[in-house]
Formats: sequence, C-alpha cells, structure tokens
Amino acid sequence: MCGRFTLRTPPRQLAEQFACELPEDFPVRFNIAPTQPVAAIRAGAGGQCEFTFLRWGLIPAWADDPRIGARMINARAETVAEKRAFRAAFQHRRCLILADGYYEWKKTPHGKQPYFIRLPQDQPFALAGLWETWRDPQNNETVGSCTILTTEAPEEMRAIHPRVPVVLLDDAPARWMTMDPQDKLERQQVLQAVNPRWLCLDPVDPWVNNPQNEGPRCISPLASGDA
DNA sequence: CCAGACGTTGTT
DNA sequence: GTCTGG
DNA sequence: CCAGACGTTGTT
DNA sequence: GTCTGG
Repeated sequence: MCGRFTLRTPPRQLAEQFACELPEDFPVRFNIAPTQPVAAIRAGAGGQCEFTFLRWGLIPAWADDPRIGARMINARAETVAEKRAFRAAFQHRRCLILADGYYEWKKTPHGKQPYFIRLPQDQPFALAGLWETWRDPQNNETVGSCTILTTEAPEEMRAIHPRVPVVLLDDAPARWMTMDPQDKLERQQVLQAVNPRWLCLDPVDPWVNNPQNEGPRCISPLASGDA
C-alpha cells in the first residue's frame, strides 16, 4: 500500500517535469503522512492543469463527519470504479499526487523494517489519485481531499509488500487524467500501463534494499515528522 | 422497507 | 487488541 | 503508514 | 448520495 511518501524535489523542477505552474517554493517533505496536505495537480475549470494542496484521505461529498477520510487514504485500482466512496471521484475527479519516493514496511520476526522506494535517478513521479471537495455544514468551509490508488506489487517487490501505489511514469500521467472511465477496455489498458511492473522501477537495486544507505535521513528508524 | 455503511491492509 | 489522529 | 490512546465523574 | 444487509 502507500502510507508514507516523500517530496524533496524543488517546485521549479516539478513545474518543468509536469508542465504546470507551481508555487515558487514550499517545504521539502521527508515523511508525508495521512491527513497532511499533499501536492497535487488536477484539471482546472478550462481543462488546464491546476496545482493545489489536498488533504490526504478522501472525504466523500456525502460524509457527515470528515474523520471518515482517515480510512480512505488508499483505493484499490481493481475496484475503484465501483466502490461507493470513490466512484464519483474516479469518474470526474482524478489527479496526480506529486512524489519522489515512498515507504513500505516489511514485517520481520523482529518487527517492521521500512524500505524507501524511488526511481534509479531519484526523479519525481506522479501517483494516481482521486480528489473530492467536502463542505463543512458547520462553517460552510470546504476541504479538498484525496486518495492514492494501489495495485498488486510487481513480482520483484512482493518480498517487501504485496501492494504498491500506482506510479505514473512517462505519458501515463496525461493518460490517467484524460482516460474515459466509462470505457472499460481503456481503463484496463491504463491501469496496466501505469503498473510499475512495466516501468523502470528496479526494486532490487540498492535504492530499495539498503534503506540504511544513501536514503534520505528519515529512514531507519523513520524520523518522526518532516524535516 | 429502514438502518447503516461507504475503505485498505495483512497472512513468518 | 484496535481505533484515532497526524 | 506510525504513534498514541483506549474513560468517567464532577459543579471546591 | 447510493448500496447492502436485515
């Protein structure tokens, strides 16, 4: 699954890679946790990209208590089109969650060992996301929130964890944003195309297997809170 | 019909 | 053990 | 995901 | 809001 990730890349580089305007600067994040703001790109009114921060943990529009979002941090790619909590967002409100690494915890007889997973050159990437707007009936304020899709881990990663976030590389971000959810065939194609198994993520290189080495400083043990 | 959920993860 | 909050 | 809580009473 | 379970 995906319960923690990083975003250390400078906004200017993200803006370039995702061809979207971003704020000039925001803090480096080594340990993004559920309920915290995450950097996201979604389709704006005119269809152009729009950068925003969204609370991690999707709060469905019909929720009467925003705390339900804490249990909606991930959505299974296999079933997201049908689930009541996600269906509407899947059809109309997909987004890109900006990241450059994520953590998975492997259970061992001694406890849990965190692994840090990132691309070979440490490039940033997008995670497939859905977003919603929830209006607080108390004060009429709105909360934008999101969830991250997960899929079965590629064979090489199963020793660490059976499921991983859907990582969008190359042209997959654009396809994720524009795919027609009604078209089951195309949905199949996109979900397969964005599965890391077909991409260049190498889970058995030192990036993954030696979290003690070379990783950002929050690894092993994970630092509490961001840098 | 109403009431209550609406989700994911794990399995040395 | 299980749930909540971050 | 992890860390931390997990409960009630009261009105000196 | 919409679906499931009783």
